[in-house]
Amino acid sequence: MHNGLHNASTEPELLAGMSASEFQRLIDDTSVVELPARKVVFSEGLRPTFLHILLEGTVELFIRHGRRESCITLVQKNTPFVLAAVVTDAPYLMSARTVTEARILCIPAGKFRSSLRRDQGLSIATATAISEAYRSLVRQLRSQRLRSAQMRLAHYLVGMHEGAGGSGTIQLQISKRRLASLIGLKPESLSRVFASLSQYGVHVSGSQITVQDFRVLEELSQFDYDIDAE
Amino acid sequence: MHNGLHNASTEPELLAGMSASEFQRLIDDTSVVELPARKVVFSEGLRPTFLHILLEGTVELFIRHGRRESCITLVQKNTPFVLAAVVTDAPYLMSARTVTEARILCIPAGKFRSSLRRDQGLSIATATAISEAYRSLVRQLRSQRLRSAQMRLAHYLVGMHEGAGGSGTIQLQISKRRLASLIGLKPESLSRVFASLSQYGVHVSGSQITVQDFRVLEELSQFDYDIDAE
DNA sequence: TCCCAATCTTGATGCAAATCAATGTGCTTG
DNA sequence: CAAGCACATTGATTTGCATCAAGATTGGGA
Repeated sequence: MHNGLHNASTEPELLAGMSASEFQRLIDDTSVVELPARKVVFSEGLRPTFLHILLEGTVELFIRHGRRESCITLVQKNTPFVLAAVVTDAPYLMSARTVTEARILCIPAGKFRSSLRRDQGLSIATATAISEAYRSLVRQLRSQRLRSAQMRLAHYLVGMHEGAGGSGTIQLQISKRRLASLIGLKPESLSRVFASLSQYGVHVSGSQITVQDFRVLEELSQFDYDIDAE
Repeated sequence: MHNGLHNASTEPELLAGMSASEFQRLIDDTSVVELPARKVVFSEGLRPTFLHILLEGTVELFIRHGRRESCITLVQKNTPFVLAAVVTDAPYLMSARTVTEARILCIPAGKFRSSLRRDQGLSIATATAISEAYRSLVRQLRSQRLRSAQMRLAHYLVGMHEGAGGSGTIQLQISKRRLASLIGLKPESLSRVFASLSQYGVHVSGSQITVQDFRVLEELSQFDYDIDAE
């Protein structure tokens, strides 16, 4: 197994349940690309030619409409994106772009769909992966529809913090500009919302956010661990 | 095959690709329930006990947060809902409620997951079905983030209309109250947005909407057939 | 058939976030 | 080191939609 996909422990979960032979067949045709930051991987409206799996770095999925655009999600390491378009062989509804330098595994879309038909482990892993992506979108839509900007930011901060309650410091992993877009705001508005959170014990210093008591933010955003966690 | 699931042509696509034996095993444990209108089928936060497939009638999926709620989608006939929660065995993120009287197929969730592991046809159909649901959500989020209320309504009307351009009449299948919720508005706002569309040749009479020229609405909503169609 | 309740519409007002504009800050790069 | 540039903050203003309130219309049940 070449291509840098050599460590089983860091292997994409999607491919982990495949039979050895089918895995071999699939991996033989895949390649790894290294992309610089801010490089578009694919654009909405086009049919997928590859299934992409992020190996290293950060990729964002975003939607564009005229000159407006909005970030939908940041792709996790070892996660495929966007499976749904590849499975249904339908035009992408989102675009993808690297945020940092990134290494991306590219599996020919047709080959992937063939494997899907032959390999039980793969098709289950695929169903599971899309399910998780689906649930993440439902959470986004819930936040967008039912929460104010202040609540959305509070919610994001709580989600960043491992474990409930207490105080702590968060290091933003993305620019505020992108964070604004991710939670459906303009940068100016994010700035103001951060300011408005100071009365709730949130202090901002660059990309360092210190929170006096996360319970306050949980309450503010009406964070629900059954629904919002994970 | 009892339970009213007797006509292959109207059979849920999800189960169509299953092997006969596995299908039998699964169907033996399923039941069909008949529910009156406005009956909650399941609530967010709870673990799924059944996979539900709508056979007849209308069901809406919605999210609630305190006393605010918002309709996410209306379930189509012969469509499963909400697959993602059943596949991952994780708490529902949405609630479901009948809009009209409805007949719903209920497959025990654990049984379904077992079949998923054994039946290739089922797991592929599942991946495909969730993919479609995923794509529908992306469209929702796109509309919510990037379009104004007026554009969202225009977009909805264009989507209702089969084929591009021309004039025509649309019969709303749902109450305006629900339509408002579906496109992320309050009823009062929907009413005003409808009024504002009169200058673009949209005339409203109860649940009857006549449109002089759909091309005008396509332009207004920046409808994109690659992305928005289907 | 009539009435009650839910839905829908219209008007007046409020508020949250976008927009426009100016300035400040930190990074990169010559 | 300075110049340049993207990012970030702050202020003033506008806008879009929600909210509150009051009728009008519709539809379903006794």
